Amino acid sequence: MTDLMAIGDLSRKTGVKVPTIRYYEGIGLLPPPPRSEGNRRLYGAKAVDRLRFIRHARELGFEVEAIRELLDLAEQPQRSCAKVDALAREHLRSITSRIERLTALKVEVESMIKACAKGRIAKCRIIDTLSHHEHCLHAEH
Amino acid sequence: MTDLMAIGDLSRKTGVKVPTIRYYEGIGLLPPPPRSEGNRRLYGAKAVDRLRFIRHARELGFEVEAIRELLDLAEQPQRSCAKVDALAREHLRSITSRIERLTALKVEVESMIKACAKGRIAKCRIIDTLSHHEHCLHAEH
DNA sequence: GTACAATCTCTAGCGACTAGAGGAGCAAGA
DNA sequence: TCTTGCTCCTCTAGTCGCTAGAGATTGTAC
Repeated sequence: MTDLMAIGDLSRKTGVKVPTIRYYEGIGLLPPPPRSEGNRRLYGAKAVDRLRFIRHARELGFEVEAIRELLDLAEQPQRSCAKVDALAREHLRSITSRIERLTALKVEVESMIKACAKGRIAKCRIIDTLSHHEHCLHAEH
Repeated sequence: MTDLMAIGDLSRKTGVKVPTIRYYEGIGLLPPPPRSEGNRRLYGAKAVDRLRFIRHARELGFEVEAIRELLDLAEQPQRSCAKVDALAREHLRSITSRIERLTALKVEVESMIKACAKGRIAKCRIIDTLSHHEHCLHAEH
């Protein structure tokens, strides 16, 4: 029943690298597992689930602190999921604002590149734009 | 003519914080300036230009290593600006790919939030989605 | 003279890992 | 049984671009 696996197997099962698993244990995202006689970590099915949850949340861009809260909430099935919803919405806001900021940068960098006439650096519009902020499309950055 | 200023004045003129200026000197983006008798840094007009260039490039998201190259190129007016153009295009590619990645995340997180019925955590679709990657719209993350 | 502001150097911290050193354990083949 | 080679262990330090703080010195205004 209790078929325990080594850290390498857990790594292969979840796609999370071995040092990262140990790191997660160090920061308290994963509980310290039991050890073998030879002091090796032994993981069961629960660890697989928890680590997959962590990995997926990280892939979706959640920060470790948010994941810590989500894991905590996931263990209290009776509670309202309002907090979960709030965490997800907060994360969505952060993604959206990063996209907005990057899009503004993109426009600026594109216009800089378009202005480049491929001549000498002395007349390079890219260097010029970098030197003089006032040449920018938008001043707010 | 040679009206030199202290680091605080340079900071105010460029909008770059004092510790950041010292940091830039430490990593070689700014040359070590001359010092006063009391060992304080003294900056001239060239430092203002160079620091403004750095600041602007950072605001546009260029990495320090790229800025180092750009500064280097800016000092060789006779050279072709092909390299400058390449650096800017590379940066644009990185911005674009970050936007794409974030947009994919946004879609995923949005759909997760929409599925939430605001009930108990036991039935929370957000927790559920995080637990089971296969519930995702796209599997490639 | 005496506050107080500005500057100096140095070290450590952020987030989320990643890389490497140096050593021990373990399974399979000769 | 021995050896080879893989996996695992702990610990430290590095990544990037700063930022924060300690503790000392210098400059300035009253």
